[in-house]
Amino acid sequence: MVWRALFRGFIQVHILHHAREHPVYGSWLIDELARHGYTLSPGTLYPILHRMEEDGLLSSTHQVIDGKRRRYYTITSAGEQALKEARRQAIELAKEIVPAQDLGNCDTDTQEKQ
Amino acid sequence: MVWRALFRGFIQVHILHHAREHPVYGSWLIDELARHGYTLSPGTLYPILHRMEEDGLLSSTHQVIDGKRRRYYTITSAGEQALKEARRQAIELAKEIVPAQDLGNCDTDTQEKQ
DNA sequence: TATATTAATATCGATTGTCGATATCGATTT
DNA sequence: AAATCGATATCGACAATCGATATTAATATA
Repeated sequence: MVWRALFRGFIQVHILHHAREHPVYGSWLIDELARHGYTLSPGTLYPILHRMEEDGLLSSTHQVIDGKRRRYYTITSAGEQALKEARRQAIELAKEIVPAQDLGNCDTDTQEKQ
Repeated sequence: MVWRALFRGFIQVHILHHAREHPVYGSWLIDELARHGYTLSPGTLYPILHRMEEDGLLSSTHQVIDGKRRRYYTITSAGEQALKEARRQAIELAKEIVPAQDLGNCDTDTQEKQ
């Protein structure tokens, strides 16, 4: 699709969100993001994780679980900051482009027609 | 900021949104986006507009208004499709990463603590 | 009718990011 | 020790980003 480019940032926000809830690793993220409608190959995801770590948004450690060697990523405080900012912008974006009722607003007086 | 990269797609979604409401031109968009917290230079914006037109999301015409030669962009039907998809994803994203009450949800039973 | 001014748009080149395909790694099983 | 398997890393071609700078065309001024 032409509009893949629109969602590159969304992917990183999702990653930060998950990494805030619990440590995450690459191939789990691939599955999880696919569940959200973002299909991306390892060759796309791993460089993104590397850069996000390099930028100080994530930190990682090696672990062996069930005999599988994984690199678990956790959010850093800089990452939390970025996620906070992303939340602000996501609210902004959603409120601007999405009709109020689609966001779960039940104050029918303030609904806007489009 | 390190997290500029997270919002590249947001910018394009905003552009589609505005271009759906009325024809828009470059330097107006620069001001409008700045109002939303996205500062970007002409050298960043114009290539984005060119690509979006090339991709068939926008179409443009020259017009002279108040003695100013402007290129007005309008959304195409492919652009509407992309915006529709962006709405879906923006809702998804917002609902996942943002506490419900921050989106205007007044169903207090389903509020989630974080 | 030249020239200065101005808002708007376009281009440039260096850097960085994306992507699918392929390679590698290391723990476990056979 | 060879094969398997899940997971991670790398590669190279291509595309996008960015600030700085140049160009454009309409108007105002001389």
